[in-house]
Amino acid sequence: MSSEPSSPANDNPAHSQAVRAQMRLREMILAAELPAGARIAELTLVDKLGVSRTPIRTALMKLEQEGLLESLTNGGYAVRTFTERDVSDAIELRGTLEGLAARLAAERGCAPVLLVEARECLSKIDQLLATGSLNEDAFSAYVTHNEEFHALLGEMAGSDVLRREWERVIGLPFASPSGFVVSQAHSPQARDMLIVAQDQHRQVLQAIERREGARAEAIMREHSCLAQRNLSEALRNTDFNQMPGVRLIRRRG
Amino acid sequence: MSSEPSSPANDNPAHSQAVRAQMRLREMILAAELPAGARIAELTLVDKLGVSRTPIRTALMKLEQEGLLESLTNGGYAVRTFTERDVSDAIELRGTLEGLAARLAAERGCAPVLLVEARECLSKIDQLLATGSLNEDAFSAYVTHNEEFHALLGEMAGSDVLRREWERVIGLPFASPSGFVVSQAHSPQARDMLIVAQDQHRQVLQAIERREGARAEAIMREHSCLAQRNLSEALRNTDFNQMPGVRLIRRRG
DNA sequence: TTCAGCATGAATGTATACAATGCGTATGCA
DNA sequence: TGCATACGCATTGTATACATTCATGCTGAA
Repeated sequence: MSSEPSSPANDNPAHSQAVRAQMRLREMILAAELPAGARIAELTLVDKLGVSRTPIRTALMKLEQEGLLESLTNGGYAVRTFTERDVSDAIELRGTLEGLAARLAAERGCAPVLLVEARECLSKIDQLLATGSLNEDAFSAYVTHNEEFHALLGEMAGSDVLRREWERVIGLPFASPSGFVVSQAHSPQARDMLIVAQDQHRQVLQAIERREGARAEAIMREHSCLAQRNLSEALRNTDFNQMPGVRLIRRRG
Repeated sequence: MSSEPSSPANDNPAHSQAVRAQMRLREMILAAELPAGARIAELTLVDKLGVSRTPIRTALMKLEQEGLLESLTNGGYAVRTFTERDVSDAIELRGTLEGLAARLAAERGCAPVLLVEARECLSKIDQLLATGSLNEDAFSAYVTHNEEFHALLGEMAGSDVLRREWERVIGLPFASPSGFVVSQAHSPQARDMLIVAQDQHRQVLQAIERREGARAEAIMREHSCLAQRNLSEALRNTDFNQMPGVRLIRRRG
């Protein structure tokens, strides 16, 4: 949190070589430093990363599991590419899983402490939105709190199995709850969309408290449709390249 | 298919050492040969499997990804255990994903050839059920065709992202479409349950053809409730131990 | 000119030696 | 007797040498 460079803890000795290699590779992929679709040879990474093949192999396997790499039939990996439809499906999938989480939380009831935390989280977002226009820092804070709220939702269901899969799905950069929010940060309607999203946050929490499972589920599904709208907007935006990972999306037409 | 022992292609030279180790370990875990919750040391596996640590490490990582192992904080792995609730959640999750797949297939329309294949698959199941009582072979055939139908459903959605996650979820042995069917094979009501399941198969296919997305989704969700019933029945059954993997379920009371 | 076959290389798969870390135990001191 | 520290063992993390496989390109003959 103090003297770290832009990249988070890339050479933090607290992590193993394998983990550091994984983080550095992830960044290189998202920054299109490793071009989308290109085959990745282990030996070239030995030079680039300065570690031996063993931790690199570990990192490559983890990144395949994460979904950023695909394993080729005769060994080796390639940077995975996504169609616009793939991204849309991933968002739909996230919405479905979050809908399930919200419904389970409502049906089974969730720990009161989580509800308190969630309300506090939403209050912070309210404060950010109250200022009218949002600067860079405010948007960054919004993203943080937004992801925190979604994570709390995952905990409310109280299901490790569900949370595990949810975390896997949002591992894809554009499927994360705040995936396309940032790219829309400065458009005129940006704040209004956040207002709508925040209302959905409030309503899903209310539905969970009232044990209205079906309603909670429906809200989270609709909530993900906002991300769908942001997606199509972002892909048509000229400066969409700013977002990490968009280079992985094959655009046609 | 010819001279293989009971275990499928364990030492098939077509596979790499890592894959073979993964398959053998999976069997050992499901057979409770490696006790649930126990820590697994790499070196002990070197002796047991007769391969070096490298492919064993690969296999362990894959099995963690599969969900059969959990990684410990200070390195190493342990055989994962599941609560009854975990299993229930996994089934619920599968039902949700299959519901999503069915809805997408209905909304987007699916390739006619898949519908044909699905109908043929259901016809085969009909023939099996028509005989009245089912012997071992018939049950085995049922399981095969049942899984084939569910796999076709995944294809109908035409989403690689969705299929990928679905395959991951059914990787857990008890979350698979035929998870608890076998254990109920010889109970009096067994065939009746299969009749009900088959009717749901028919109806979801009809809903997809008619583009009735909401109905298709609802049917697949209800369909997974059959598995839920089989689960609670199986866990209370005396000979539940016959099923591979049930030893991983922590039972209380 | 074209096709077949072999050779050569580069890549991944495997084994193993070595490093480092963490835990348990035992011993010594208070 | 209790706690703390230090030592040793066990286990995982890393590096690297070797094996193997696949692809590419060349050469030869038809």
